[in-house]
Amino acid sequence: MPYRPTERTEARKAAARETILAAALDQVAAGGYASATVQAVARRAGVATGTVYRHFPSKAELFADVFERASNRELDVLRGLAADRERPAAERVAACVEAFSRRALAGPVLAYAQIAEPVDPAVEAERLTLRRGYRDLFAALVREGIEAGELPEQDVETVAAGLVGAIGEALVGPLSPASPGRLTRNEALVASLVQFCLAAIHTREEVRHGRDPARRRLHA
Amino acid sequence: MPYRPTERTEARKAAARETILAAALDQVAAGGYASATVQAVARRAGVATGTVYRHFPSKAELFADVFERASNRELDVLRGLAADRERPAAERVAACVEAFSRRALAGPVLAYAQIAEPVDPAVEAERLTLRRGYRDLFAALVREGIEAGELPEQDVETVAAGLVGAIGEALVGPLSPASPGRLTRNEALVASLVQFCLAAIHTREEVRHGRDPARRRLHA
DNA sequence: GTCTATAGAATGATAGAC
DNA sequence: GTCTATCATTCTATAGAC
Repeated sequence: MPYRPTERTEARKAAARETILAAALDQVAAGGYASATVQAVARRAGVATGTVYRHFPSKAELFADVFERASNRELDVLRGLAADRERPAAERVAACVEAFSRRALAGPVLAYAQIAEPVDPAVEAERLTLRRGYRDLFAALVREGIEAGELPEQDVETVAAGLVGAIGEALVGPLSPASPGRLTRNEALVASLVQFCLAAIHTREEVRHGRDPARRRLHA
Repeated sequence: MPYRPTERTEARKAAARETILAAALDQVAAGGYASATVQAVARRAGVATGTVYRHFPSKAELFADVFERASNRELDVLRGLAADRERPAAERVAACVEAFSRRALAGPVLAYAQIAEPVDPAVEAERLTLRRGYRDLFAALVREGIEAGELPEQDVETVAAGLVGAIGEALVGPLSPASPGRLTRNEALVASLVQFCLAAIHTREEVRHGRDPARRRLHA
């Protein structure tokens, strides 16, 4: 009788994969991607180094999965906050920005790893994909706000991308391992960031104060 | 007589290095970092592949230099715009945002490569460093605006980081090679982005409402 | 005569085609 | 699964600078 995987062996295999994935995530949370060698992950998972490669085709794919898992966890939190259609959209935007920042500052090593740490290009590609998830979430929120008459008309996609970029970049400095006053003044930072984001989505008048950006038409 | 490098040979060497660096930048501008193999660079520079390694210790270092050069070029443009102390700070911020966006959209392949393309971690590290340059520039501008009484008090570092992040992320989508309606509506995008940034630095009312931000439309 | 820079091909690793 | 193409990097021989 030829070998056929049974339900039981499938479950075993899935469990082993899960163990490794969880161990890899722990490792990143403990020391960033730089610390996450396959050997360190294997040790943490209590398996042999070679075993990792039985469940993942390459280190890059393992950590792409790790990245995705960690990001989806955060995205789900925000989705929960964004779903409450009773609250005004801007309030939900503020809640999302606040929750994201606070959670990042509470787990700074993982947050830095996810947001800014230089990683393998394959993992980096995952970063690009997942950022679009955040963009879509904010875009939907802003759109709702406009439709409800709570927010002024605006370029939803650009604004959503702006919010995502602003949040990420504002956290990079404070989260950076090289940062001097790291993680002091967290509350002030969260407040500033929320303020920045709310200002950005609310006001639509200032353009007149600046130069009309369409004044100089350079090219097609 | 033992060999000693002379002025002439030094100049030759510097010229060769410069040729290779310029060729590498051209290559990135033509097809992004993905297209930039050592052989392609060598071909473009008119030298043998081995020669590249006489002038750069590794591919990563070569492209870290390429990255730095391309970024500094942009930064210098913005520095020029930011230096005009006659103009109000907000106007200079707008000019910087506008110039950066327009230039990016005019050279989308290089811009995408610089802003978002997944690259070797060594180059990625350069990206982190150079972003701080942009942050510092905007921080100085906003600070001037506050000191001149043109802008409200705000957390300068966070706001500057927010601007840099917002600009980058807002351009990623439109610049992406995978983007469907790529580079249509450039003018509208620039206008939206300038508006976003000006709104973000001007309004400082929402924070007092904390999590219950202004539901009234704009300030009177 | 001694050292360096160069071209061009070899090496070894890896990813994708088949 | 094997085969092939392509990449980064290294090696070797030669031309040319001092």
